Amino acid sequence: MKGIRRLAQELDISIGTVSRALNGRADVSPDTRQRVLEAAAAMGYVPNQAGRSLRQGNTNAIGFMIELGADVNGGNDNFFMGVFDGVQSVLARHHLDLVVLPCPTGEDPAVYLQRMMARRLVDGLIISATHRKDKRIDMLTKMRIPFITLGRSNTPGDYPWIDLDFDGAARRAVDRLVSAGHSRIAIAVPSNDINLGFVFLDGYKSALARHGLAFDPTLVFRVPSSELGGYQLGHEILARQDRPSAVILNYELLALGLYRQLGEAGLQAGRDLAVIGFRENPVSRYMSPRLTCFRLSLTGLGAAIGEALLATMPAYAEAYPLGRTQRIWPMELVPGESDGA
Amino acid sequence: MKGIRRLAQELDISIGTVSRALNGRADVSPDTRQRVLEAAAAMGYVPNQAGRSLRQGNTNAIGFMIELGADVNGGNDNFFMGVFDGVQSVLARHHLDLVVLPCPTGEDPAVYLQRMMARRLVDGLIISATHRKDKRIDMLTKMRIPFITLGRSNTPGDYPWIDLDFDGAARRAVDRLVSAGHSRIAIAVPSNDINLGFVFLDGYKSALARHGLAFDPTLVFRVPSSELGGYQLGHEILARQDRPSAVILNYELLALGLYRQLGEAGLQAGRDLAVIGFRENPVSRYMSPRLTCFRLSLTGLGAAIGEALLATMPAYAEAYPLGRTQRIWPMELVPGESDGA
DNA sequence: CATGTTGCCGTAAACGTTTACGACGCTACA
DNA sequence: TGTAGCGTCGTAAACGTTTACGGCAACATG
Repeated sequence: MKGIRRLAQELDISIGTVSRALNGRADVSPDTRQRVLEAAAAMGYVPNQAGRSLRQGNTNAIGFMIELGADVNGGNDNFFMGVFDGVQSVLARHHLDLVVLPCPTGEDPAVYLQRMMARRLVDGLIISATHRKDKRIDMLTKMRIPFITLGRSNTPGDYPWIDLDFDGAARRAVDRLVSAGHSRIAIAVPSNDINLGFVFLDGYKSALARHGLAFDPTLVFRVPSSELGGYQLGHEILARQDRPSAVILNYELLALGLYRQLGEAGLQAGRDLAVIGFRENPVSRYMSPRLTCFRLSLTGLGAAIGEALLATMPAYAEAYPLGRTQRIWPMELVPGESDGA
Repeated sequence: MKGIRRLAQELDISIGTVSRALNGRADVSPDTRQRVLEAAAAMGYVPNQAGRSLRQGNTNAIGFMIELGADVNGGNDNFFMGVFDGVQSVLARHHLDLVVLPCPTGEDPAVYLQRMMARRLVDGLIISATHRKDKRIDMLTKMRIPFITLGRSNTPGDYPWIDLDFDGAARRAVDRLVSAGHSRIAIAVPSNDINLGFVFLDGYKSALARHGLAFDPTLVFRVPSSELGGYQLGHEILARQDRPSAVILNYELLALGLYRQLGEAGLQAGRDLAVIGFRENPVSRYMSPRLTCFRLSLTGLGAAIGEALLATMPAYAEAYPLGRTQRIWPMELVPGESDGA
């Protein structure tokens, strides 16, 4: 005899009453509820999730899908660790667990997602590293699975998302460089189809326009979001006759490779080339020269994601009355020495 | 009508036969098996995991527990991403899924683990960032849950683990520095109770002894495994009268803070202080000067972990006849300029 | 006193699988 | 011909929950 049945036998009451007592239902006397809870604690009883899932059709878990080979910030740094913390702080309020689903390098994220959803492992989903026209968004809306994306896509339709302020950051970086006297400002964007690169580029373009500067397509450098990508970026910049005097990076660790390439040519960031990176992380804070970049609250972002997801789930929506969210997460510029200011 | 029942009705056979056909059992004719498989594919049928789990008592999933606030390598870099890939490559052979369980910062890992196991979310478990006398090891052996730890602990008893070659790395670092003429060699170890620090320190001590050098406890610096920790380390080293001429780091990103501290004093790693770090990662490869450190195959490690775990699970053990494993994962020294050689 | 209401509890069905068991038809062999 | 064996399949129980439903006693209300 196991599970709730044993508990019921021990207390000499029916399993239905035990279940109701444990689930906080109204039609059970305070006295028996007390006894049930004590006995459950004493015997170390915890409900079997499989039985519960089968009956209720849900799992009390939320999934967070990441791409291991996505070549975007997060693959290489502490980004997700902070976000996970924030998400869990919200989920814990509802006794929901967070499980992280790592899509293997080389596997199609949409296929992986399909497999995971078929398993009915989670009730809702957070997906990150959104691509252009991300197929997963259509899949999830079609399957009517509650979800939110960390990162916009350019998929038409109204789906919930939260995204970092890529366009704002690009705009403010241009503003800062222009007011420091720069007029030839390059930009690095990812070489794959991650959507953030396009947002970043748009912010850059519109900022140039506002300053009356012409957009020069040859100043857009598409490189992998990695240290090696930064090294390649430096090579390409240095090889140019009409060298730009400043560059904006979509990914902070590009700066490492860039610094090295500059160093090998006897040059230095901040003095010979103004550099502004995207996101502050412990590494970008300790590079020399310190990278001028943008700071955000990772746990705050995670909490916002969690709340926005729950808002789309009928069972929890009443606590989060905002409904579906499309939200840009603010970032704060933290000055370093890399932009020469 | 849903699930297997619908499939059976469609084909006008019993649900038992459908289930046997799908699960590759012998007592079903090749003809009907063919029909069932085709119909399942056509209708997009996938078995409900809750029903299956309830009946079979397992989940077909493996958990990988990480600690978000563990302040150890992995919290800050690409370490786990590579390992996840390796683990999944093995699990995929058995139609097992990997779910990552992130223990929130500040929560007791043992309590978190207890909660997760009670949910019966996974059949087996990989735990990382093992502490001294890690309580989770006793818990899991007592609960008879198959597991393996990434990292030794000093818990007595025979449990399966795989660990990086911390002692070997410390030993070889000392060897290298001694043969370059250093005799006052400092070491940085974590300030918390992560077990790897003790293994690292032991390797360092025994290597000193083999070279006939006295162990000086004041040359052991306990600092957090972070960039800031490296900065503090640099401060402490520079403040000493009898300054060591070399230092070995248990965590590669300590070098960033250390470099900065040295730079602020007009000094440089490799010239004024020999530095050897622990693990190669993209960041340590692009620091200036490049860090002399130790390289390992992350996916290879992950695959070894996956195989070692499956070897402990009765349902899969026959494919992995080695049984329980206690294994040290080899690392290769990659020379940089930071040690002045 | 008759009737309705309320509080509490037991009964049993249902969720979607897997699998032990038995049944059936056929072949093979004594 | 009788029977044993084999290949194939259907039946039904079981996994551990939740919950709709009804029942029973106690109490209130007319």
